[in-house]
Amino acid sequence: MAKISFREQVLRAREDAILSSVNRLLAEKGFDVMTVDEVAADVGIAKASLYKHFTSKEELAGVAMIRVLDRALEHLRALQADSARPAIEQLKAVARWTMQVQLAGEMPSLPSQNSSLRASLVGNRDYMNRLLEVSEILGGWITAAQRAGDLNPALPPEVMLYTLFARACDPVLGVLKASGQHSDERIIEMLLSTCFDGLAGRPAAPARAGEAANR
Amino acid sequence: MAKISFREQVLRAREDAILSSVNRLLAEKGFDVMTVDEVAADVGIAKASLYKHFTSKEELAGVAMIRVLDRALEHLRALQADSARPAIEQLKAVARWTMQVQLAGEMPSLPSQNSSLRASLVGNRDYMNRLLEVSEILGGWITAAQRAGDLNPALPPEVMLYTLFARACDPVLGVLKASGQHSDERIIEMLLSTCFDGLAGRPAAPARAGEAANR
DNA sequence: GTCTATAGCCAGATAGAC
DNA sequence: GTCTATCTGGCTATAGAC
Repeated sequence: MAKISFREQVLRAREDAILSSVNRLLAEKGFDVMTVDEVAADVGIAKASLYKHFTSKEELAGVAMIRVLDRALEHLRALQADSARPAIEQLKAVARWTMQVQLAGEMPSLPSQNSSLRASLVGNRDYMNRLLEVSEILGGWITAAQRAGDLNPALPPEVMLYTLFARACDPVLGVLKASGQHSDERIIEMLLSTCFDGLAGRPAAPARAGEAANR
Repeated sequence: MAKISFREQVLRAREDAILSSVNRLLAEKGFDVMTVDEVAADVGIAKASLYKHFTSKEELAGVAMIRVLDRALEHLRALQADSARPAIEQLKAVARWTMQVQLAGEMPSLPSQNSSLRASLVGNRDYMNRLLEVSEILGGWITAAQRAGDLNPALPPEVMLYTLFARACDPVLGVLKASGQHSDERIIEMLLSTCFDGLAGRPAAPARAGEAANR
């Protein structure tokens, strides 16, 4: 029994290595450009071996996307534990975290409207359930922040939700990183500012001057 | 001579039809997913005929992208003619226009960092010159708006420039359009609001209440 | 479960008749 | 310049030995 458990551990470790490679390649090139040969080469195994673990390229990407959502949920639940923080701060913390993940090269880009990946994901219950769960947690914070006057009450919550998802994959991050002009922290603070306070940059609390815009 | 001119007109018309198809397909599926067969089928000619007009898929897309930039430049120059408008209004007008183009299904998505299209575009002088020209016009308005206090002076102008480019291809637009919950005009106004005033939605002029956020 | 080798398919690009 | 037919290469996925 111990031997089987050990073998299973090795198996898990290999699958985890595969998923890490897939995750990185999905972030770097996207599903359509990424090839299974690249994944195999990156992991250091033969392509045929990959297909013993996963039945298709779509499933491979799907499991990697699920793992990303699981990490997001883990982060969200850790934030939820600190229930004293105002909702707007929770949302900013989430946005900051997604940007950090993207700067680390581990945030897959949103599956474009027409990608073959999208069709397979919407039919993937494990994926959709997690996506729904993430959306519900964020949605709760969004409406709470609206009630508190920290988010624009004139905007439908879904619009804010979609915007937060989109900013997690914002190409501006990659361009700024590639320009090499700013530190990772500065990039994140600037994009957080444009996301929540806009290009106009009116600080969130009108009474106290210049806090959110230029830290 | 008249006959040659007529033939040239037909040629131009055909090439324009090709570019329109490419433009639409680039917006719909992106460069990597779009196939030359699709383009040929959409135009209604044989694939080999396409290659009499253009030497490669990359060139095909490049010429289509140049046409998009030419249209943008045309719009920008029309705006410049109205020099009385404050810079911030010029920028909002541009952003509104790019969103209209995107809703019309005619805005190609930004070539992703790794696409084979990107490499060919950076080596395309006709494309890069136009991109530079667009950037300079927008850059002038951005710094003017910063001096006028209408844009956050703490943000580098390039960050604003990249953000405006990214918002022209913002996937949030497509998602909202697909949801069918809002009119095109409402979608554009909401995204303009989140772009310039952020999710917090503090109006641009603190003294006059609720003007930009919820018109 | 790992490998090498290959099937099967579809893409971009070309040949050659008209 | 347009077409049909084809080449060439790269991709997903599988066969079959070990």
